[in-house]
Amino acid sequence: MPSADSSDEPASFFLTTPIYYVNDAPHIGHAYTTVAGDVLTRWHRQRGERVHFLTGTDEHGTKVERTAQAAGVSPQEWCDRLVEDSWKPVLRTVDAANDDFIRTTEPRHEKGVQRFWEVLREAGHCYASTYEGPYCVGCEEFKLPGDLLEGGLCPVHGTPVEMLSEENWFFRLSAFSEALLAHYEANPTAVQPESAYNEVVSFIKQGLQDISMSRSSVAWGVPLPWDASQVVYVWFDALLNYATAVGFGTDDERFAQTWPADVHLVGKDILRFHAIYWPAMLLAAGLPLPRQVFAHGWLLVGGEKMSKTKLTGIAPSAIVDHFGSDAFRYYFLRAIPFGSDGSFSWEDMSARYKSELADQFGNLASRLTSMVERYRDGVLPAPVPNEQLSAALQQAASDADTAIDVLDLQSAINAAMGFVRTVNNYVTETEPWKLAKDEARAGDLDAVLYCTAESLRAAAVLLNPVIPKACSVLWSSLGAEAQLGPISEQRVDQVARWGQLPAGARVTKSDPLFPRLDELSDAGGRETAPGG
RNA sequence: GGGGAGGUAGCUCAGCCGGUCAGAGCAGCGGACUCAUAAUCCGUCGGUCGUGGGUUCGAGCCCCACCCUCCCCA
Repeated sequence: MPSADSSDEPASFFLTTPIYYVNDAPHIGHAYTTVAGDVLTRWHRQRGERVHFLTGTDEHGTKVERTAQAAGVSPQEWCDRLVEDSWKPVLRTVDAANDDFIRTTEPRHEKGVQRFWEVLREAGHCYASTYEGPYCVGCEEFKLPGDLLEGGLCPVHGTPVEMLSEENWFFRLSAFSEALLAHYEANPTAVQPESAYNEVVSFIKQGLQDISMSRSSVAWGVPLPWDASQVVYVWFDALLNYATAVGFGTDDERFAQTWPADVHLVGKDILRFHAIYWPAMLLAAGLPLPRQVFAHGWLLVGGEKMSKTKLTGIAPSAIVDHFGSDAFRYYFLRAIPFGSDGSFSWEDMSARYKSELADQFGNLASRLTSMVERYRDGVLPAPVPNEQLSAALQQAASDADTAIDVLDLQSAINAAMGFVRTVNNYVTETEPWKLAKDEARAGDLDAVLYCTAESLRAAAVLLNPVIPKACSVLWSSLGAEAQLGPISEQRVDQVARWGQLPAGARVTKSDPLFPRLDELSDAGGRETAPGG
C-alpha cells in the first residue's frame, strides 16, 4: 500500500477485531483474533505509523437480557460484570495493547447508532414492513433458519418453532447489490483471503434481499429514534461500533480523520455481516468503505470447531498459565496460516515451544550472552561488517515486511525465525569457543561475538511484535536499551541497517527467555479432551 | 437439496497453468561439536499423493463415480 502522501504525517493504520458477544465465555478463538490484530498493529507501529487498534464487546440482545434476569441483576450490571471479569482480562492475558475498547452499551455508541439510522431513514433507505420467521416461544425470539435443529426445532429448547410475524423496519439492502459488486470488482483485495472474496461475490450475485433492521420483541437494545417501540437489530447495532468508536455521531472531526478502517479482522462465520451488510450500510450513509475485511479460519481442537457447548472451548489462560503469553501469541500465528483453519493440540504447542522458542531462539541468546560474559567480561566488542549475515537479515526483514502487508503472519514469523537459524549456523561454523583458546585470534573472536549480538539485536526487533516480553528481556540483556532506546520504538524498516549496537554495550546473561517446562501431565489430558 | 474447500511421509502442511512433483518443518535414527536452556550444526530413514475408473506419450495436479471432514446457502 504505497501512500502517495507527500506530507510528513506518519501513515495511520486503523485495525479492528470483532466486538465479542459479552455473554460468551472467552475461548482461544477470541484470543486468536485479538492476538493477530495486536501483532499486526505492533508491526505497523514499528514501521513508525500512527496506529489505532480497536476491540470491544457486543452487549445487546435477548440472551443478555435473559441471563441477567436469571442472575437477578439488570442487563447493564450483568454486562459490566462480564466485561470486567471476563473480557478485559483476556486482553491482559494475551498481552494485547489495544488503543480502545468499545462497548455497545456506552453512550458514545448508542448515540452514534441512532444518528446513523436516522440518517439512513431520512435518506429513504428504511421502510416499515412485516418480518416473518421461525419464532421460539420458549426463547421469546425469532431464530435464523440456520440456527434450527433438524426438523425445525429450537436449538435451546428442542421444541418446534412457529412461523410468526411482526412489524419491523427494513433496510433497503437490495438497492446496493450493484454498488457492492462494482466495489469488489474494483478492489479484489477488499475481502481476503481469496476464498472469502469468492464467497462474498457469489452471494451478492445471487441477489440481495432487504433485511429487517429492527425488532419489537426485544427490549435490551438501542431504540429507534423515530419509533420507540423498536430497537435496532443487534447486528445493525454491533457493526456500527467500528464507526462510533472513532467518533461517528459524537466527534465528527475525529471520525473523519480515522475512518475508514484499514482492516476488519473477522472469523469466517461473520464474514457476510462484515463484507455485505456493513459496506451496504456505509454506502447508504455515503461513507467510505473499509479497505479490507480479512476472514481468518477456525481453531480446531481434536478436529472439531471449538464451541462452548461441546466443552472444547479452551480458556486462553489455560494455555498462557503454562506457556506464557509470548508462546501463546507465537504458536497460533506461526503454526496456522492466517486465513486457514488450524488444529490446536497441547502436543504441537509443546513441541513448537521447545524446538522453536526455547532451542532455536532462546538458546541462541544464551549462547551469545554467556560467551560475551565469559570471554569479554560482558563488554561488547566493536562493530564489524559481515556480508553474509547482513544479506540474510536484509532478506528476512524485507520478506517479513512484505508478508505483513498481505496479513501473512505465518510467513513473517518464518522469515524472522529463518534468520535466527542462520545465526545459529554462523555461531556453530565460526566456533568462537575455539577462537577463545587462542590469544592470537582475539580479533576474530571479537568479530564473531559482535556479529552474533548484532544479529540478535535485529531478531529481537523483528520478533518483538509477536513475542514482546521475551524480546524486551533480550533487548536489555544485549545492553541495547541504554544505547538505542526502548525496543518498541525500533523501526522494522531500519532493522537491517548493520552496526547499530555500539561497542562497549553491556551484555548480561538473563534467565532463559523460554525456560524448559515440565511435561504436561497425563497424556493428551487437560480439559481439551473432546468430552464425549 | 444447491454451491464451495479439503483428504499428500508418524505429526502439521507445500506442491502455480499436467512432464526431476514425490517436497519442507517437527518427531525418529546416525554423526560432528561443547559457547549454550542435554541446546547447536551436518547427514539420514520414511509416502502405491482418500477409493475405483477414465482422458493423455505422460496425472497429487484434468474428467466421472464413490467414501470421509469442514464451510456457505436453502
